[in-house]
Formats: sequence, C-alpha cells, structure tokens
Amino acid sequence: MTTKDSKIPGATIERIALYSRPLEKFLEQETELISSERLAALCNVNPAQVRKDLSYFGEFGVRGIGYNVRDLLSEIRKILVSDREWKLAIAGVGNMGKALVENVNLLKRGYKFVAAFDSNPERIGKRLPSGLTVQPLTSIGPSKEESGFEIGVITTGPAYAQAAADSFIRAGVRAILNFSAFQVRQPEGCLVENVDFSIKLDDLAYHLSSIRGKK
Amino acid sequence: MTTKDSKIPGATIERIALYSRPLEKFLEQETELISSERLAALCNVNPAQVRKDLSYFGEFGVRGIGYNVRDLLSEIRKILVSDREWKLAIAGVGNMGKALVENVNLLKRGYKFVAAFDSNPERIGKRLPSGLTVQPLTSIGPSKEESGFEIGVITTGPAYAQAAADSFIRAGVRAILNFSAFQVRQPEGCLVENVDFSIKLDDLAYHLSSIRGKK
DNA sequence: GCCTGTGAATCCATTCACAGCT
DNA sequence: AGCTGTGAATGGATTCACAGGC
Repeated sequence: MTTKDSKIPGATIERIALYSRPLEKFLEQETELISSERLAALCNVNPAQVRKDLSYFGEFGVRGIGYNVRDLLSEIRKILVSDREWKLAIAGVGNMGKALVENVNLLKRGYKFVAAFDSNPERIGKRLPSGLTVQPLTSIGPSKEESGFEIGVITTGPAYAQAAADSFIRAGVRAILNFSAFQVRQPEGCLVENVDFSIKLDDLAYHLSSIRGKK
Repeated sequence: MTTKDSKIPGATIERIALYSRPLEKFLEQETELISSERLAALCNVNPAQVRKDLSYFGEFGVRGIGYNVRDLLSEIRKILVSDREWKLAIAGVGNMGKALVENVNLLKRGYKFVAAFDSNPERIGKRLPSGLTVQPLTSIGPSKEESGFEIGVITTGPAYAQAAADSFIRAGVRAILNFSAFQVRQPEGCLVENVDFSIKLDDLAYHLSSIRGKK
C-alpha cells in the first residue's frame, strides 16, 4: 500500500467495491471511457463522491476526459486485493449456506469455499454439489496452512452463531461474515460483518409506514 | 406517529431493529429489566447510543433502574410497525430465493411471502415447499388489494435484477430488498435496500490485507 | 469546454458529560 | 447510589465549488 495510511473512510471501501460492478460490464462491452457522473448515476451516489473515493488511492482519471475503464478497474482490483483467491469456510449448510457455497458470482470474484461445517448430525458427511463434505462444527480446528481458510461465513441459526464464531476464531480466522440473526460478539483482532437481512426488512417496513402515515 | 417528524437518523432505525433481537431472548427467559449498558454490549454499540436512539421515540426507561424488557420490546414493535404482517413477493427462486421463502425467522417476524416469480421456464409452475407456485417474472402485475404484496425481494441474477425491479414498481410496490449483485436504479418514490454480500466480502478482504500489510 | 482532484463548507452521527429522577 | 435522558462537543462523511490540466 502506498497510501498515507488509515485516513480512508470505511464507507469508501464499500463504495469502491460497488464501482467495480458496472465497470466490469463496461469492460465487457468495450466502453473505453467513463465519467464520474455516469458511474455515480449507476451506483446511486454523488459524482463528487466517486472522485473523492478514488482520490484516496491515487489519480486515476484524466481531467477533461474521464476515467479509462480498463485501467480504473485494474486499480480498483489492486486496492481491494481482489486480484487473488480468498479461501472461505462456511458454518451452517441449510438453504442459505448452500446458496452461498454454490454461488458462481462469488467464485468468479475469487471467493472459494474450501470447507463446510454444520451442527446437524443428519447433514454431516453429506457431499455438497461443489464437492465439499460437510464436517461437524466441533471439528473446526486451527487451520493448517495448506487447507486453511481466511474468512469464516456463518449461516447457522441464531442459536449456533456465537459457537461457530468462537470456533472460527480459535481456528485463527481473522474475518467473519455473519448472516445469522444473532449479533456476534466483536472479538479482539477479528473483523465481523453482520448481514442481518431481517433488519433491512424492518427498515423498509418502518419507512413504508412513515411515508403512508405522512400523507 | 407522535414524533416530531423526520429528525431521526437513518442508522437509528436499523439499530432499534437490532435491539429487539436480544430483547426477545430476555423476554423468553423472563428477565425483567435491562440497562442500556447491557443491551449495548450485546449489540456492539455504545450505551449512550442506545439511550439516544430510544429517546427519539419517547422515554421508555426509568432513571436509576433501567428498561423493562417487555415494555421496551412492545414499544420497539410499535415503532417498527412489526406488530403486523407484511406481504412479500420474491423474484428469482434459485437457492438464495428458496432460502428466503423458507426462512422461518422471517415468518416469525411477520414477513410472509405471498408470491414467487422467476424468468427460468424450467422453474415456472413448480410448487415451492411453502405452497407457492412459481410464476413467470413477466406476470408481475398491478397488485389487486387482496393478493397484493407490499415489498418486493430480488434474488435473481444480476442480468434480471433491473427488470424485476421495474416490474415490481409497475405493480405498485414501494419497497424493494435487492440481493442481486446489480445496483438497482433508485426510482422515484420507491425505497430500495441493496444487500450485496460480495461487497461485504471485498470489504473484509481489504481490511484483512491492510492489517497484515501494516505489521 | 469538459471533467478530474481537492480544500472548505456542510451535513449527519456518535460520544461525552452531567442534570434529573427513583 | 444508580441509570436514564439529552444538550453540547466531537468526529466523520458527503457535498460544494472551483482551481488545474486536457
């Protein structure tokens, strides 16, 4: 990293990831150039935001012209370190877990599931379409270099989420993506992203009612 | 709503939804009282944040004592309007879509899927375990009161996401939860929440590398 | 003229710190 | 003494507005 460390807003990183989606499409259809205005429109953000976000990492555009699609995308990939493969493990192979393990979009982006765990005895030993064999949650162990995983994904029910997180952490995992409806304790030195979509629904429901309520 | 309209931070709503999760558990195990400190710890937020968030909607606690679990939960349910049933439709019944339609947690919270759509001819006409029959995406029509739905959920591939959103909007839907890796155009008068988890992974990957890079 | 890059201004959100009630 | 409720202070993030280069 050649950046003057750490003054980068958290939200900037997520948006930079967001920008890469339309850029990929433009690259496919061989569009050469893109303006911050156009890119912003596609991502529902302000054009100045796009420019500022990118400016944290360098000067990727040309004044009066715009950004070169191919170059910008390649810069973004470098920033996000999405130019390499990341190994994931999943805890909980219900519908949601299977949906993720079999998601080709993730694989295309370099996120590869290399282990699957579950607490339900009926599921243990089963072979997933992707080739993984479901192991007992309790067998999550310190990851041995080769077969190790770097990111743990939790798709268990709320009752098992914390246990799964604890196991992952014991196994040396430093980043967890938690889809369960249970807020995992933020442990020292481990990143946790919670994606509780029932909260998103609550949010929508609230705003729906308040709009209707207002008029 | 008896609130002095609209000065409520967006993030407050999401956190209030968050608070309800541990409260539900406390209610089950018949804990009477809870302090902002304890609740905050369980949700990984600051205690003052909890108090301020709640204070936007009223004075639910007792000084020197704390909050009554049952009362607080009931107030939160009123705030979030989660004391009624919301009807949802889903577009895209792949793994992810099925995971949502069959998710009992959502049903428990009052979110009920009443229609399912897909663009894949092979899926159309199939009956889901929940009893819904998959209809063609193109048949999303203006919702007729009775069978209507209020929130549209998108779990199609990126290529179909915008079309699904457009159809939902034409059908009169005012709120959309989008899980596809395509950012749906924010349309006039319709709320859209995007939950692109591949972005969350990018975010984790970035932070993982920058931590390792630093030491 | 056009579009980027960025300090300055604004807006929003979080946290502090203490008054107020039990 | 204990814990809430909240103005004031702080800290971040977004947007403006214009200088700078094509």
